[in-house]
Amino acid sequence: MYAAAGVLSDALQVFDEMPDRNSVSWNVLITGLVRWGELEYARSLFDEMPEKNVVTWTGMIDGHVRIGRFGEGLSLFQRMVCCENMKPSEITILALMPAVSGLKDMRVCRLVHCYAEKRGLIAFDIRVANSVIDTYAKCGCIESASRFFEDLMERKNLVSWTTIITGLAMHGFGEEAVERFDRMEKAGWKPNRVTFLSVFNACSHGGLVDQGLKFLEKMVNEYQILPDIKHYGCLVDMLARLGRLEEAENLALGIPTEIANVVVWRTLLGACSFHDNVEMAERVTRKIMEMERGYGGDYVLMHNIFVGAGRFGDAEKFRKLMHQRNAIKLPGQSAI
DNA sequence: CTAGGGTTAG
Repeated sequence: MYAAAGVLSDALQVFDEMPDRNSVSWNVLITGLVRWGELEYARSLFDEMPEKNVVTWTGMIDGHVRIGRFGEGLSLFQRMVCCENMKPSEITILALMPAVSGLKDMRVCRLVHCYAEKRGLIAFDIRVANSVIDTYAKCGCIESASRFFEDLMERKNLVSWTTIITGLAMHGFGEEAVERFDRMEKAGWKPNRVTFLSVFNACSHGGLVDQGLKFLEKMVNEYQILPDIKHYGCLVDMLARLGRLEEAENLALGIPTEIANVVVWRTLLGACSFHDNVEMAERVTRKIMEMERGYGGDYVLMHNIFVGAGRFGDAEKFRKLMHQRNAIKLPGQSAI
């Protein structure tokens, strides 16, 4: 179908000339429009559509949620359930949950959770259960996330374990996250690269540096997973934020050039600033400038580091360099 | 592929 291929005008023309349009043709067109960012157009077709079904409503919710219009996504869900007497599917819940996370509203989270429970969708699809764990955590209630997670008992899968570890990491509960990881392995699950990223993040936020390094070894040696850039980023951050700057720098230097990015070095620069290591900051900034010269924040940071060290001449050099290169200043950054 | 999305650094 043209809508899937993204040929919008062709899709619309075919649709106009169709003698036997059914709900599927409407939905194909509407979801195609949503996918291509034509939400307003999709909405007008949606309003025009005679017999909307669950897929139609789900597609509209998804379209709004994807572009961050969380409140509208939620009201569509309310309208669907309360006014139209539709029965949302597991996919509807999955589409809605990022909106609940975005709104960070525990009451809404609990409401949607109860609704999904009552409709049997949590028992029916583990993905719904996993999105409930994630949403409780993102709404700020790690206790509810954890309780719900434990109540899943034997239904937990690798994504459930990974999701709760991610949530615990977000909330700074490093030890608890590590404990889940151990229990997960004992239960016979093989962690994947996402699980390791979550546990690295937990170690980073929880200050568990040596645990984190052990997990790195485990990932590479026991599970034969090569670290990707996100793993490196987490681990560099973990070492750097506790002031183990040399180890962080060495790890960053060991990143294969094909996957290296400026973000890792920027993290390290932030830590150099925090821990007042001017020499390393200069080296790191040189690295950053090899990769990207147009980001104003780097110049501002290096300027401030030099000022903090009393090297006003060098600070001034960076201020000038930033203006020369027309590097972009971001809102909230002091103009130097 | 054919109307659909569970977890992913700073």
